[in-house]
Amino acid sequence: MKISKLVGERYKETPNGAQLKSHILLLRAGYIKQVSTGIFSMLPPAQRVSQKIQSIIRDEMNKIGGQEVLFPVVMPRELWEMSGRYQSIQDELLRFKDRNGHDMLLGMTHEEAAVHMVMNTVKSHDELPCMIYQIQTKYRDEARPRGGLIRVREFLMKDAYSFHTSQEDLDAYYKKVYDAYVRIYRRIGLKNFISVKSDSGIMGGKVADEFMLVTDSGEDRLVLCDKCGYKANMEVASGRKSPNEKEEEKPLEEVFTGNAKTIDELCHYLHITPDKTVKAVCYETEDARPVIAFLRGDYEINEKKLAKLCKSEIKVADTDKFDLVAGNIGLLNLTVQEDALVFYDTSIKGLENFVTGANKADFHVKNVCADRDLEEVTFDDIALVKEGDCCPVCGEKLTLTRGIEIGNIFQLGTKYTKTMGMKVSMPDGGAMEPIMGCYGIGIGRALASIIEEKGDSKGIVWPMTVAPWQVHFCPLRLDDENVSAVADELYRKMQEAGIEVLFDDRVVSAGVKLTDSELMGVPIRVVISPKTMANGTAEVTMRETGETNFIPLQNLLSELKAIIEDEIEEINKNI
RNA sequence: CGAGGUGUAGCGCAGUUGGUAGCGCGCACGGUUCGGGACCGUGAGGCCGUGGGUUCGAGCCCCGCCACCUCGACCA
Repeated sequence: MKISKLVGERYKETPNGAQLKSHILLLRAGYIKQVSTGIFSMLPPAQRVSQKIQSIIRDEMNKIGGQEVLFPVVMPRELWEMSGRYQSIQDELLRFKDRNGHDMLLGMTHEEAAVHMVMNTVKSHDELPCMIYQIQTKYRDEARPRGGLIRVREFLMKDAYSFHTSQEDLDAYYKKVYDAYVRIYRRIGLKNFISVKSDSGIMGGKVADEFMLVTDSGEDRLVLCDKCGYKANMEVASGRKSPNEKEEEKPLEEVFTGNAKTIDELCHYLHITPDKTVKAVCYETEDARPVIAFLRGDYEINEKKLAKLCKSEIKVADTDKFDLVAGNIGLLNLTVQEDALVFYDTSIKGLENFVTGANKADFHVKNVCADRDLEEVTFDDIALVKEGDCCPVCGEKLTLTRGIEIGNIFQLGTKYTKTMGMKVSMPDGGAMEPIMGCYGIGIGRALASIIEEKGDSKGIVWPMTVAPWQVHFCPLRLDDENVSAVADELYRKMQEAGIEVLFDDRVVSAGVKLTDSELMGVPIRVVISPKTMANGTAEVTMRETGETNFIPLQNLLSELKAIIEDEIEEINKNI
């Protein structure tokens, strides 16, 4: 490819609005162009990377027996009514009418289509297990797209669906997919990724894992133990709190605290620290029952866990609504309506001489002792893990970090086969609804994640396995006839040798060519100029390390091929 | 959906008390340069997001709408 003909341009300045490294670099280097919020076009270099990622994914899916298929983007309402999701999914599912007024939708995931494809097609246990997958556009009407390709509305995704006649069979296959995913991420050049147990949601089956790229720029919060390997999404993570110190119990005392309502204000007013206070948070359930949760002042509530205990979706409630005194809610003498749900976090257990609201305006109670003053209370784990908490498995200090979700695998169970009525006949003459697994990887997000992990201050750094081109050929002084002639010949030879080469054929200054090549991130840069030609060499620089060698021109092709092979081998050696 | 913000040339931005628009980069042409975003000259490119209003006159003031950005809520 000649860069003079390459569609797209490169920018010096950070585009307005882009914050995330991958977003900035993809825009600056001419890989993507935004069409609308969360909707992007992929320019030629991005499309080339995308296709390489896809072919690695295809290879691994085929290796575990996957059969590639293609589901439609547009589906009729009826198909999604069979699973109940036409109703249960809200605004994220984009609905519209066709010319006949028929209700249609844009696929955001394809469980229904997958079951539709195999039901009455795969009829016998003999044909299971089977796995079908596709690489195709999804549309999710995200409330808030962000971060360039990290969170978008329209995106390319590999999604796979497997069908099994027993849980054991699914378990075994699930493990195979897990291993394939690890190989995929390694092959596209990622290093700093992990899997975490995740919340399968109210709808899903029992087992779910998320693959995460560990990075500060991620939007998911992760809890890790460096010692025993405990890994969890913040939503499901538990932390062992440091035990509350034993103190001499002091008598209860009601104190005037005036306008001190928040934990900060209270601590400032009474000269205490948040870990010697207990606060209340107030929610309501779907059927409007009040939910009050108490936790130590230095902890925050884990709404997902609280919702699970309530067996209902919950939303933050106005304290007035339930006749509670905002800012002065406390553990003692709390009067609530009969159907109220009250929970106590484990951080309160054994806590002594703490301050809590007096359940009347302007007053708090001092010297409350959990063991002495609370009666028949059970403690639940409802606080978010915080810095300093310890591993629930081994007790070591936990590490809090962030991650980008780059893939997930789910055991779906029979939710879809049951609701849609798919059965296969069994050896005993009966029939059963197959047990399903589903497995997804977002292509664009994977592409952006590679940049998040490897990009540097100069630009993108592509691993050889996914690079849009293997060699960025930058002849300097193309106005010089000798350079121009040799450049044309080398370009032709590289192409003939099967090297994927981007040829900077512009007559521009060295700085322009070199900075562009660094920005675009092609792994090997080859420079020739009157200087190098004087001693018959080409300058070969590795983008990632900056390492430079001068290679005699007659060896250039074989050297380049060797470097390319070495790089690919290095990436693939651990898979 | 809640809060805040921004819309002026391909990109990044300026535009004073209201008087019909500029700068840098990029682009085109000519010339001088040439291994780290060179320089000189010439030129093209704008319905100032959009609809209304105020005014002799609106990029600027007022109202509506739209688009986009950030934080939050949401996220099979």
